[in-house]
Amino acid sequence: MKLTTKGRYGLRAVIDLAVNYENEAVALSQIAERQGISVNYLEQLIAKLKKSGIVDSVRGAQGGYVLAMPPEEISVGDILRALEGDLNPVDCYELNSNEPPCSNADTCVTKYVWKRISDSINAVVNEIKLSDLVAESRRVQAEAGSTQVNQPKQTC
Amino acid sequence: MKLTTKGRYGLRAVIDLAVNYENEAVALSQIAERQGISVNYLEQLIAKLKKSGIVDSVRGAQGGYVLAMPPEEISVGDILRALEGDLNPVDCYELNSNEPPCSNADTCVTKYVWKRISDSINAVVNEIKLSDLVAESRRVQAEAGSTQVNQPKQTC
DNA sequence: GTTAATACCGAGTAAATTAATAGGGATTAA
DNA sequence: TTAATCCCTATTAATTTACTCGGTATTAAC
Repeated sequence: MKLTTKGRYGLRAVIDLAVNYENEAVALSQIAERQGISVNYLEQLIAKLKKSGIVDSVRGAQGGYVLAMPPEEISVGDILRALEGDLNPVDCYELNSNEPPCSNADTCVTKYVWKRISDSINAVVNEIKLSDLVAESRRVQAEAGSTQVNQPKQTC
Repeated sequence: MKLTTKGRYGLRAVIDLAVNYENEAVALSQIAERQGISVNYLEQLIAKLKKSGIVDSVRGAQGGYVLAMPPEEISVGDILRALEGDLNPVDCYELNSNEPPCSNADTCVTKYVWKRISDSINAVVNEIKLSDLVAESRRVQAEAGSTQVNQPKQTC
């Protein structure tokens, strides 16, 4: 019941992009350095974000990535689903009709549990907008002030 | 962001135990057969449930397992945490102080996201009691009636 | 028009985790 | 005494994760 590094790194990358965006595209190498993630791996994550329409790319020298929408229109749910796939606790036809129907559907009672978990997760992440995290980031950065050291390695 | 078979099989096993409990211990072999899970694997799951005080065992011939408490006192959260470990979306000191503190904690903004997801998952599963699922199981079994076939293999 | 900086793409791989299987020991009702 | 059961640990196959690697395409700057 854990997110993978795709979701964790990818969300940090999008926040980084939003915070450091100033009319110009941000190169992946910059995000990678600030966040302590390899460029190659980050490429794979940002490809998913682009495919989902969350970021746009600018090719060529001085290129990079920009948000495809204002941060208040992007939810954490959009970002995490782009990176992780659906946020359901199980692969179940009742939650996602792409899954094969379950032979046991008639008498299955656990599906109600999975549905409620899925609904609650998605409700929470849909409610949190990227703009909320950007604002929070600016706040904590200001508080941390000049005493901060650069320690990009982190556990969460 | 998926539960493992431990959580899925284990929850089904506990529901089976509760539904089929009638003053006598239920042998693992019976649960295994009804649920289409191997006895050996089920042993590992039930060991976790016993360790967490959710079931008690009766050793020897005619032995088996019984719920350690009435079904209304056991939540799905208790069961899933016994089987899966914590239900947090990431390993983060802010959610579980057994984790190592994060070098980045001062300026981390994603931790608020993880906290809200964790809280919502745990709230939902703590609210659903085993007795609710037993009642639901009896209802759907009655509806399915005699037309049901035995198809223990299932995807969720 | 060359160069350097960038995005884009797919294949491969090592490590970790999951999902079992296997086999023997301990306990107890019949 | 036996058979049914729980109990415990080790091993293994399959899958997934978390990358790395090496190349191609595009474009701004010079």
